[in-house]
Amino acid sequence: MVRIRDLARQLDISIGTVSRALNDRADVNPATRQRVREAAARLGYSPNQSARSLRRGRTELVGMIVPTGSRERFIDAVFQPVLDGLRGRLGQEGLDLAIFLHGRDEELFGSLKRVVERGLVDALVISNTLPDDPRIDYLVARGKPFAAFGRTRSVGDFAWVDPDFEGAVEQGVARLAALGHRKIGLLTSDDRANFVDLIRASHRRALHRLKLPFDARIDLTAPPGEAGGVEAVGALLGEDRASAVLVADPQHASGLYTGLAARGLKVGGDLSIMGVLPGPFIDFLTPTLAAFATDWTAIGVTLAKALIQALSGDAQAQIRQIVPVVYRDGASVGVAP
Amino acid sequence: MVRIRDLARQLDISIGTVSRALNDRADVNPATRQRVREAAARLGYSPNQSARSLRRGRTELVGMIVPTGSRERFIDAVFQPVLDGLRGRLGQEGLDLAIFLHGRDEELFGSLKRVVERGLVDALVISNTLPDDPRIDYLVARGKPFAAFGRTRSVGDFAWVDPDFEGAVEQGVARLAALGHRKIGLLTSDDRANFVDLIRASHRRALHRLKLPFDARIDLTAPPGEAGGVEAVGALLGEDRASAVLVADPQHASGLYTGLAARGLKVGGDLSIMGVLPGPFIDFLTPTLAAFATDWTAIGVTLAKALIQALSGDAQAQIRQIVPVVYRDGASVGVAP
DNA sequence: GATGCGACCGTAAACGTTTACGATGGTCGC
DNA sequence: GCGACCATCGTAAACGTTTACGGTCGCATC
Repeated sequence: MVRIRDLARQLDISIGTVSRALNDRADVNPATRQRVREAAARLGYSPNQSARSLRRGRTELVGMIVPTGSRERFIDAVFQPVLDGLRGRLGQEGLDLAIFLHGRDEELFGSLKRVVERGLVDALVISNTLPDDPRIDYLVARGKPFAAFGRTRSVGDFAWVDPDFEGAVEQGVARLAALGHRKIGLLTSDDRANFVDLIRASHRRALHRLKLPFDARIDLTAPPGEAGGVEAVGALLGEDRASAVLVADPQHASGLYTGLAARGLKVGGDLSIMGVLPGPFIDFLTPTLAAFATDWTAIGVTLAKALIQALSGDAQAQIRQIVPVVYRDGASVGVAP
Repeated sequence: MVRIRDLARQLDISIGTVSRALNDRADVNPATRQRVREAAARLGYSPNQSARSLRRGRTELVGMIVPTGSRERFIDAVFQPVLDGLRGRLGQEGLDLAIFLHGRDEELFGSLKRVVERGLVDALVISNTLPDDPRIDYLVARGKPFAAFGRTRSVGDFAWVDPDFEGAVEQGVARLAALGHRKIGLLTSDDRANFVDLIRASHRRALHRLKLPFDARIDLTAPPGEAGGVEAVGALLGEDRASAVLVADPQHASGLYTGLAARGLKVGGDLSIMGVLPGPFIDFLTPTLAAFATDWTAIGVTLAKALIQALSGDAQAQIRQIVPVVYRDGASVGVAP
């Protein structure tokens, strides 16, 4: 490992000057700066991050803690482009994005506290926000800069970005109603996430506005994963059954497909299915799933902007953005039978 | 931020003792240790990672650099369980796993060098190994501990883990041959990755062993992604056409499905399709894709073990493991027409 | 009671940077 | 020829830990 001291000795110059030269500070001779740059490149020197962080009090690292596990696949669905947008924008600012994984066994909150307290990162992105999220309270109390991918009930003084779930649900219900559907169900996963609450409330509101019937039997909940979707078919096909259903979890849609097929029923005919959230594999469903899409990359970029703002101390104009969704038609919806 | 100094002052004790107490060193009074522990918990103290790393010369962090981008989806397919196994085993050793993303625009090698030279991590996992991989030469030359997910042509002195691609291809060819197929094609993506070479060589070898005809027209290559699969249908259905095809890229399989459907042909009837690598979304294909599976989590665990060995300086018994694959039948293969 | 020993703790150096501050030398204006 | 000023650089402190080393104290041993 080549240190700044080696570089200084090699050039017969003080380490202070070397440091200033490499950090583009003003009071250093252009010729010297050039020599230092060349020597650094030649010897393959880069400053030790630990030492630099210790001295400067910042790590130039933005952290994100994502759940993992063989079953959890959340990172595929939407995270990939979000992360890409985030990374790209942060990179422009000289910040790196580090992702820390945490297993289902450990508690998410503990991992987060550890990362924060050890000073591993300058700022954080949190996702899968809960209606009342202890992480947010903690970060706010500690004054640690962060941005949330998802809203919470308690709207504190922090930046967040979230897709327009309400708009998607309302538009979805309206579209289905226009096709003649009157019993429009909703299938959500029994997740504590905030967006599930949002979707359920929007569903109820949309039905009410269109004077469509609502009862608890069409506001369905199932465990996450494809199995949950299969299981939900029974409930959907009870008496006085729904003719259309909005699905929050993309994997549920797949389950519904198989569940219906097992009973010899037709997707888009016997039951219209519309996705609220897009997943990557919905492209592989036949018939194609009608669903809403949004610009995940832009969400990542916005999150990055919020973080940069927070890190520069610009707390006056917190970014709080609801990102629009657009409808993508598919053969999984049809006119009411 | 509460520092060790605050803790020492609070307890009226020297910082050296506090540090020893928290690091479970021998020469500290059990009663004192207890007091320190309690005070640390009460004040929410954890040692600053930068300072500790600087002093100790290690960061307790294992890094992995994965490509990202809106199109790249490699992280879904197999990475998730691998990462999970890796993280779990590393955690037992007190090591954290940090994932750094790098865009397609930047060069992977540069990102890696930056991470290594800045001393961000103690060890690395590299994946998507190329036949001749500059990263490996670099890491070996620098003496930086690492483990590779994937083999390379130049078998240097480093640990690696890789699924048994050869076994999968040979078994796949044999199974297809047993169903009466004589023209058994192969579709790979035009990727420079090492496993593509392995698969292509195995394919040729397996055909030769079974005295089945081989020519360049059934050793097909297409750009990655579903579109590549669609595109490949034309080549597969030329004169003297193949009746079965092995597919290395799971997304290609999906493309073949749609390509065949567009021509009114039947998967498993007109063309048998067998996957070499599993992808997460192959569950959503109909008919179900016959493919090989392997224990990705175990691969992650093995990688972790290799790293732990490397970090402890145990270089005598490098882990080099080919992980077996098992066949999962599916309706995408049938008897030869 | 001197000696030795072990348990426990304090002191201070070190890790590699950054940066405030002061020193040096040269140039310019008068 | 002298003071002022500027450009450039060196010096040294500081960031928060860990840890080698030595010191103190109490106790047992002779």
